Amino acid sequence: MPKAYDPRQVEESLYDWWEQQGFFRPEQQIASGLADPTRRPFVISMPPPNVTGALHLGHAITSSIEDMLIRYHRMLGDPTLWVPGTDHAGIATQNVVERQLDKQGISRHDLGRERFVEEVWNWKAEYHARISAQQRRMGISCDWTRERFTLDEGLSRAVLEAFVRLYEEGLIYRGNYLVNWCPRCQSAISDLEVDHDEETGRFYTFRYPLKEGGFLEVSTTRPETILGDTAVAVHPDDLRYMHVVGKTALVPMLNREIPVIADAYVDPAFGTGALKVTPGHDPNDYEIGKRHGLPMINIMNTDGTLNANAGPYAGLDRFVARKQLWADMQAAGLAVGDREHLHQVGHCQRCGTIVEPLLSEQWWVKMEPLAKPALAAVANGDIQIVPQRFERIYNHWLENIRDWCISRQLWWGHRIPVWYGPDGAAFAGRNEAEAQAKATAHYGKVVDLVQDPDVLDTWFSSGLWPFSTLGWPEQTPDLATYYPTTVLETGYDILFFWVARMIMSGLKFTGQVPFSVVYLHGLVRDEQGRKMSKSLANVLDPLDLIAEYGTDALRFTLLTGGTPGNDMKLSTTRIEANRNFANKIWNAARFVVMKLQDSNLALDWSDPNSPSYTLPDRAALSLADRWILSRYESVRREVDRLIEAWQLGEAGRQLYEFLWNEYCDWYIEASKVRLNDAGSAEAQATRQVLAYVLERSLRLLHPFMPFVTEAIWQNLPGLAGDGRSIMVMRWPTESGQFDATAEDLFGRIQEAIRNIRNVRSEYDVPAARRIAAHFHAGEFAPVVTENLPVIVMLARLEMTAVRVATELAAPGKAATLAVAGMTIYLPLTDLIDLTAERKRIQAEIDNVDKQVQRIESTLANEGFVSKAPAAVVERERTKLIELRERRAQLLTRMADLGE
RNA sequence: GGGCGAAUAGCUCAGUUGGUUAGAGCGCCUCGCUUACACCGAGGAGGUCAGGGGUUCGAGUCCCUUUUCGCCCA
Repeated sequence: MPKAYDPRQVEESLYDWWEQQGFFRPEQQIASGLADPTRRPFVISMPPPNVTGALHLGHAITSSIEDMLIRYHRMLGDPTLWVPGTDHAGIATQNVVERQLDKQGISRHDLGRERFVEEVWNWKAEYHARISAQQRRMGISCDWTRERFTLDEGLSRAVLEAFVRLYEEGLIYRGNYLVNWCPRCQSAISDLEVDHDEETGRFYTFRYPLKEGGFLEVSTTRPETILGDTAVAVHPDDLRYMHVVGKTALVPMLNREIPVIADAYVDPAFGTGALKVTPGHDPNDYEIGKRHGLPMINIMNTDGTLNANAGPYAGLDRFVARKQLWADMQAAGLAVGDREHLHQVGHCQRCGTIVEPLLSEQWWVKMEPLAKPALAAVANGDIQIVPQRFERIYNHWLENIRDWCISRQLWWGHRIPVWYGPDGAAFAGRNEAEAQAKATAHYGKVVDLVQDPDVLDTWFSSGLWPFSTLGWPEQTPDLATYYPTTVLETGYDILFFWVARMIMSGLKFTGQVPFSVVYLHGLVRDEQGRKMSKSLANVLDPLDLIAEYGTDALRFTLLTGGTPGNDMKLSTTRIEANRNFANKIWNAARFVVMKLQDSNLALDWSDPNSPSYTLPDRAALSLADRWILSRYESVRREVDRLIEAWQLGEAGRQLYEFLWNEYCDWYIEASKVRLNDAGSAEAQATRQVLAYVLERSLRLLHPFMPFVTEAIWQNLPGLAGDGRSIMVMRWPTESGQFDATAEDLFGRIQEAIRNIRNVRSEYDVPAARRIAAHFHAGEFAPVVTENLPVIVMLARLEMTAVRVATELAAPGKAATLAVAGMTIYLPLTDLIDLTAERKRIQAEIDNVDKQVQRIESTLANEGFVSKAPAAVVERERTKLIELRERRAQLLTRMADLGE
């Protein structure tokens, strides 16, 4: 094994090997005997990345968490399936390709629909290849043989089926309503695809002339929509305006007559208390318009320029028209003034263009009947959302859900499966023949049909993902075996877009919840907490980080760097620390492997697929052995508990601490003593423990750091070979090695060593100097004696100058330690200054006094003794006894030292 | 306007049934003999757990409230 772990040397070839071995496939897991086919499979549908571009850290965190869960369950012996795939991402992908063509001065209209779509397929091919290469570099163990794309034939069939079923049930309808229109994308978009950003705009106040004479002052942020006004509204109880209700106002510049109406929607306290009503270009006004039967005037073209309804302003862009109209109104004396104003402005999520509310004929899904069962599924526990607080957000959205506009005026996507007859009647079908049959039945003869030119919202197809990827609507064996899936893991930002819709469509089309757990992770932000974005140029490419630190370091950082549902600021120092961790384990393993050479460890083959090292008889174990075995078992239990409780990061952190601070810093160091005599039984027992704990810990760590654990495992004598891999070894179970006494006693040894080191440092004892020590060890004398070689080595003592006894006379000039239930004297005669030593001990006494007082008052508290759990009270009592003992020892020493 | 989250060491963050003297990484200071590792080891400094109030024998943790920041929904 090389001296430093170099991820670049091992990662890619290990991945290729895993994939070739078929470890990612449930069939192979069952065939090899790892998975039990009678157990319920563990299944994740991977959130399909958009084929718009390269993957970012959001995908990396998704990969890390899901692969961790998948590897864990695979080792548990569940048949484990992770279905990968990509999303055609309609509007987003069409946009990037359009932008690319733009650079060459080509518009999609130059190419025509067919050739443009061909271009997008080329783009898809290129980026799909790039994306799956990136995912492979992340080490993800998904079943690539089951990979899907939302525009695949099978998935397209699912889309047709879903559409036609909803249509036939009357849950899909067509209608001319106000939609969010993106003038740049030239398409309708759903409510969710509009980002509302706070912006500083202007608040314009002007005079609305009344036909009967006089005027009303009205304010607006969008003067150009005046041209589409069909009423002026005031609050019915507003005394200021009661007299004008029912009168007629004249639209500025157009002189169109509109009524002054009363509607309770108007907030009398806002602006002038009078509201211009533009039902064709504002959602709230639209509602008012419906209530009052107002005409709805559309003043805009689909590209954001004004149309003939805008009279003299026809042809102007909406923002140019705004300026022009306002200037004209100023000239006409109608403008009162304008001021700065902070307000929310809707932007297209994909291109940032300001969205225009526009009347348009679109296809819609009636959501309420779908939302009800989705709410129930979470309420009754069929689906668990982690972290739970997102349940409220989910509920709130579904309880207030609005119909979903699903048609998009794009070319890239699933064509809407609706054909129109000569009179515009619509016929939905799974194919043209089916629609034709319906049309023929309807008209009583064969007629020419024209298919709707639009495509479906990309989320319509991804909403079917958990079952469409498994073959639905066909009743395939995969669907029968692996559906419903187990966990849906994704970022909380697509809870509505995707998760809620999958739940609704899963329940609707399969009658089952599509997954039983929703695990939501937070967003990865840059070091300043900003969202990563191309325009800020703060995007970190996972591949760059992997090249620099290795995949495991990145994965471990993403897994342990935060908590579920909370955003994470990614810092490279943290990745670096985790790279160091990988190197640390590598070197620990290197040490163990070196010590294992020629030692021929026995293996336990009781599970023929999962060999493991055996332990020596209990009697052959040293205290340090029993301690590390017990610590291992404690951590193993804790890791299990934490993973089951979805505290994946905490589980990883526990393993980090255990391996570095306990296994490396204490156990390996202590083991060196017993390894000295390589041929001894002690050395052999130590090697067994070293190997046992290392190998089991690697298994626990494997889901978090798959590469380094595998790279090490392949170097461990006796285990690898015959195509065995740590990733298909059994997850460790109860070892029976928990030993509270060993933890307590070795803890005392550690405390003694730490305190001696501390005194050495305080007295500036050169590191090279070995010192004398007298252990007045009381009941612990046998333990100290037994472990003296370890103490001598780790505290750098001079063996011939060490004395251990139940009782010992105190040396005259010595530093004194009352720790771990004993008194330790360090006779540093040349270095000790008695005044300083007295001061040191006094400080110690003060410290102990403080604690004694605290515990005494706690125990004197009647409430504590009667109400606190017995174990807690007992612990405090024990602690008090030890502290009092320490105090007595220190006081005796003070008396000895005089003054 | 409604809701949610965050606020803990200089920085980035853990701390999940309330129970030791609140932890880690990085940074900082001192030292570094050696049987894996300088991507290292040993020792150390550094915190009024945002402020206030409450519940409790006991609060970083539960409740109320205020402030600041961020997000979602309208």
